[in-house]
Amino acid sequence: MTAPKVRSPRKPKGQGAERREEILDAALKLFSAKGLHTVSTRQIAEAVGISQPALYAYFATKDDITAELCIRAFAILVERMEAARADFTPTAESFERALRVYVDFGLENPDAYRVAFMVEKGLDGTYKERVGDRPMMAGIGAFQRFAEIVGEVRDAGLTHDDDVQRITQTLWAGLHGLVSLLIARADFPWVEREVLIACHISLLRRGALKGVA
Amino acid sequence: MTAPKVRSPRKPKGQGAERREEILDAALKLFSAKGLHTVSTRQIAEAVGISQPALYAYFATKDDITAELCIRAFAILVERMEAARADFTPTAESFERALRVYVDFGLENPDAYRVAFMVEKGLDGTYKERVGDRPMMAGIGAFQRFAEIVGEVRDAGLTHDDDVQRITQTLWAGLHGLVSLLIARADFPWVEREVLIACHISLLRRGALKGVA
DNA sequence: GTGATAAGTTATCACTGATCGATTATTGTG
DNA sequence: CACAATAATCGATCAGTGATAACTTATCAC
Repeated sequence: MTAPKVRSPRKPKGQGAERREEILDAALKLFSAKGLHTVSTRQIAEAVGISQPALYAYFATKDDITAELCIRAFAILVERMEAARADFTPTAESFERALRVYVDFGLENPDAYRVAFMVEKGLDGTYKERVGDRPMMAGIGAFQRFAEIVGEVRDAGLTHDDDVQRITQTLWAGLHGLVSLLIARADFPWVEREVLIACHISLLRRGALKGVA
Repeated sequence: MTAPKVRSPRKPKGQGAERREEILDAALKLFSAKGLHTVSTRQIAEAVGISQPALYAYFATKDDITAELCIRAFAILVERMEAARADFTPTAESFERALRVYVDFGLENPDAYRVAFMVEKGLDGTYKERVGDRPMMAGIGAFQRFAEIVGEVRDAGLTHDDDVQRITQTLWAGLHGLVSLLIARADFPWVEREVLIACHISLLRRGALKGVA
């Protein structure tokens, strides 16, 4: 009953990067299935078909693996945000669609989202020292795209508040609250998810924009 | 330079509960100073002045310690919520004050808040199996008090939405977003904190209540 | 005093992330 | 084809983690 320990064949000389991708793939699958903390480096290595120390040829620490996954996911969010901005018009409907992009991304990439915004940092900055703030910077990149959209509705005179940073941070917090709770507390007796999301987004819209009841 | 290892004198026979309190006190301090994951059971034991296995006479697992801390903190929130409800009148001002109670509690008890709402659960329900959902139930207790307040403004005909559960969950998510981000990402270039909180709360109020601009 | 037992100990386990030094396998070059 | 260079990888091992088992010691009621 001992594990078969199927070893993946050694990579040709220049193809270490390929192994790196395999590690990221395996890690993402395991994290998604079992959660970040419960997955060990040995489990990841076995899934890839290499020894556990071999991981450290490609990543300095375990946290670096999660950080990399997170950065990649946020690159996708930035893309989506830019797409949302491309066909954005300063209307309530378009604004709600933009908010929805954020929510959908979070729910489709729960693990990346966790790493970027929900992983404990340690009050002494331990986490920061370990992985740097690259994952968060990636998240902020998306945040800035979002701020640009908010800027447009502000310039159109639709917002209650004039300060773009202020509105954006507030809206972001509002969106993050929903996403993070739906991820972290999936078994809470939530109202039907689609309804809740729609409800939440229109509440945020009403709170931020004036005129439209 | 080796640790002095000051041992606390053995407790008299019936006074084990007292040691339990000492453990909770020490754990709370350490968690607050260094973060949950970076504090080991050995560190807690040394702070108390007992051996590490002695902890297990009072708590079945490390998670049980954090869970207990969390439950106690939420008992305080319930108290505050009930106080807020006691002198609650269905007005915009009173409503905003109630929202503020939640935010203040979260920021004053960041560690309890983390344990209850931000700690990873493991997608297979691992966390639930370990500590039960008692901490979350404690949080929900507070949530229900909050729902009662929302019910009052609904009954006064002040809300856009009629469904109390729906509004409450939405508002809760909105509040949680701000609190959790301020806790987990304290070094983000936030707008001045007091301003942000005021802004956020009035956005939520505008989104939930009608009439008051 | 004498058991009973609460309170606490030491030793140890399986597991974690991480490091070291040695060992392959593949490669471009002579 | 042989060979040195080196990328890729492994086995052994380390300190630290949460947790358990078996044992000791202080305190209590009688």
